[in-house]
Amino acid sequence: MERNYDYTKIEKKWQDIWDEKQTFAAKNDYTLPKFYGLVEFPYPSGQGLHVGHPRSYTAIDIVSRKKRLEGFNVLYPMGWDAFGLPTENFAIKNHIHPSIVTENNIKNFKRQLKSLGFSFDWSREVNTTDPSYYKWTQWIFLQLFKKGLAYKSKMSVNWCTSCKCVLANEEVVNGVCERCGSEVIHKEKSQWMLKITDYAEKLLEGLDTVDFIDRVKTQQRNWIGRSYGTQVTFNTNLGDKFDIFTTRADTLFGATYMVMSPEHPLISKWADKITNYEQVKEYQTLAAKKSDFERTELAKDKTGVKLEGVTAINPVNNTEIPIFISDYVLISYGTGAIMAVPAHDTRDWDFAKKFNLPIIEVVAGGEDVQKEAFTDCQSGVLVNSDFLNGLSVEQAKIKIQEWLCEKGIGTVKTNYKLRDWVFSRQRYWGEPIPMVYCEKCGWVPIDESELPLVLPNVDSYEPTDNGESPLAKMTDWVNTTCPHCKGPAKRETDTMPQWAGSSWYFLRYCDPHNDKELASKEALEYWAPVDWYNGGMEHTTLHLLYSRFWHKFLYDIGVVPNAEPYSKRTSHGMILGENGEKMSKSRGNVVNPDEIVKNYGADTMRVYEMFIGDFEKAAPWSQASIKGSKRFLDKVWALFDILSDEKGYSKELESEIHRTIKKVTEDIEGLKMNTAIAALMTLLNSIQGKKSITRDEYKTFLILLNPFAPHITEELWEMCGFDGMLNEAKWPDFDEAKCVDSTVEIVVQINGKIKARLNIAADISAEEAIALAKQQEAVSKEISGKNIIKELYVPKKLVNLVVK
RNA sequence: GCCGAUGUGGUGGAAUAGGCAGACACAAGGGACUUAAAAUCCCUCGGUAGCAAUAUCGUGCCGGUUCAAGUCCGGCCAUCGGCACCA
Repeated sequence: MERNYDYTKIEKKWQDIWDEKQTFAAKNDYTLPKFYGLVEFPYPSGQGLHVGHPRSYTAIDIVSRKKRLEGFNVLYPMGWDAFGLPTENFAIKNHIHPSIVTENNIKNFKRQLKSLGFSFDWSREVNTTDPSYYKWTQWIFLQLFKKGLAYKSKMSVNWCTSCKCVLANEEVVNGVCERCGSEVIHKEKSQWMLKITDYAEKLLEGLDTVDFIDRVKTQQRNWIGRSYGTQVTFNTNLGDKFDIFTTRADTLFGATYMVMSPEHPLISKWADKITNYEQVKEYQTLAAKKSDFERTELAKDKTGVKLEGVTAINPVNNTEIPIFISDYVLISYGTGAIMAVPAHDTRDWDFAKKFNLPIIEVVAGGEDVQKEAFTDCQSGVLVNSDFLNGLSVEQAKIKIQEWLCEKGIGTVKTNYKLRDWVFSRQRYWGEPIPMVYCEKCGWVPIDESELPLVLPNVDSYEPTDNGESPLAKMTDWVNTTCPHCKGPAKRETDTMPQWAGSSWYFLRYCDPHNDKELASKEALEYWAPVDWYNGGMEHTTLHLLYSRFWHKFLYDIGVVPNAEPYSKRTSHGMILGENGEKMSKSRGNVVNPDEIVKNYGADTMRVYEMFIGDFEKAAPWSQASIKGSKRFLDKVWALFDILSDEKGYSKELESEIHRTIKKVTEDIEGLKMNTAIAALMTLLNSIQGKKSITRDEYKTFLILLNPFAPHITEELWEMCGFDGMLNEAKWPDFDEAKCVDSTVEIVVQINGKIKARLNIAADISAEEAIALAKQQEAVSKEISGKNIIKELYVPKKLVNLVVK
């Protein structure tokens, strides 16, 4: 027999068989126990598959293959998140319709995925750009609109200067566009918004009910940013009242000035009362011009203007205090105005120092507040605060809140950092928003029977400089009749963001060909929720949050049976280039999966990517290390040469086999693929040492390895003449009692230092073990004439004698 | 600044109800086979001292708890990721 197996031939052979037999199609038998494994469907880019994709896909493929062998009805689907800018930009450059570009890219991706032997159910493939799919994306939008959760609003939005398109807050990273890295500026635009803020509390609470890795939960919690505080009403010398939000109502006596955001509506109302209004207006203009980038870069230096002629009255002591405007107060958070307590807030302290404002200590316990703000709320006692004096911060918060509520000038309030989701994009390649504007009736949804509202063909996909979608030029399409009054009306020309289609795709997989509903009730009740979802950390506050929001909404309107879409969420680390840097064309460190499949085979690629390191951590690619995985599979292949006719497990291997079954079974569930493979390698080394393998030993080994290396194991299974196909076999059981050897080696320590090794029966008593240990020559020598203070026996591990 | 994570050989990484640090690999060195190379097989492989048995140090740094600390506690340092004037 050949030493090295012909992976190219074997892999093709089994991929064809799986395809032909529909081996991995999920069954519609809803009486079976189910497992729904999910990975993020890719954006089919022109570059093809990245070696990072298979890391996630292989891991859940392994879990799915194991679950099938354990008797589960498994749904492991794949599809295409195909709307998006790169395709559109490619189409513009090369004058090809985006749908054709998409089709070609999908073809290439599909070929690559198939070449890696993933057990996807291809009969359930979905494509977000298919009208029969986005019909339901549009349908969900209409339901959101009907429930008042989609609204159009003119507001200042993030605008990417290069994409010529608005961005959601989640898409702005460090003041630049998440996708292209270009500058993001603010622009007043009328945009469709989704009220994700209505779900802030539910999105937070839901996190307590799901099994997501902690860093995902923490990041979502931080992003939603809940804080409990008090809303307090301040009066002014003009009699106009305004509200502020504070989490430190206990420091109210220390408020020495107020700050409003430059965009605060009261400022224009006070135009003729403010004596330095020109100066104020100038500051407002300046603040508006700043990009996000400048705002964050210049964050340290506080600027502002005092409103001359208007003062606020502190309700606790009726003191008149000045009002400033400054861009360190944001209009979009809280009430857009704050009370400033420089003694106990660093930002207020900086501002007070710059403008020479009084700093009054109201919480004692820190250093001199003239030198530094004292912000600790754990220690410290209230001073200079009348009826709050002597209380702790926590006590004072409660007391002042009661006092304010009683006077009717304060309420308990919860605020969130989360903002509503800007949902329109001024681009072509996205789902049309199914809304019509009528002069008489306002925004009117199109009738559900008219869905899908198909994206029309246009001559040019170029984004326009005036900030309109390319669809705006299609007057035939734009001009329509109002569904309500039948009068003339215009269609919405913006499209949905890339995140729309992916916000519910996992539901479609349950029933992908249904043209009556997004998925049938029965299908959803059986398959939902997703049992295990693996994906990238970069989607934590984007796709993962958005899809939870949509799902919760669909739950509220009775479309889906569960409040949370995913039971379990894990995340893989990135695969870096050989030099430890992120893989990118410009760094020239990109590895093409096709090359690896060609030179080493899909099974080696799969094993290598799982063996590369801790699944959750980033790991650099190593061309040299792949050889180790290839060698391992070559050795597994070579075991066939030493296959005996014997059945059962041999005596010398029995306990090791049981241990390996246990280890692999548990490690797969814990995503510790690297140690599962290491355990298989160790077992292989033991088998090689024995120079023969029984049929049952080989059988068990092949089943355990099958999820990792499905092709070679199927081939060997067939060569051995085992029953049926390996993918129909049963996952082996292990016997806990057989996992331990009857004798074990323990170490004997004296004062914690190893002095001897000893083979003893595993179930020996402590007394016997210690007695045996003392008989060891190296030990008796050490303890003779000394006092034994303490004797310890840790079963199956060690004996430690403490002597003096 | 806040939140989270990480720090172990030449490299990727194992090992936490505290119990033999370095599993499993890669690379490197030596040997076998070969005309030769590749492949394969065998041996060595944390530092220092020693021919060796062995001794001694060693899991970012400093301290503590313990018979015993990579693991627990306190205090630092460094790196990475997220958020960032959120009141």
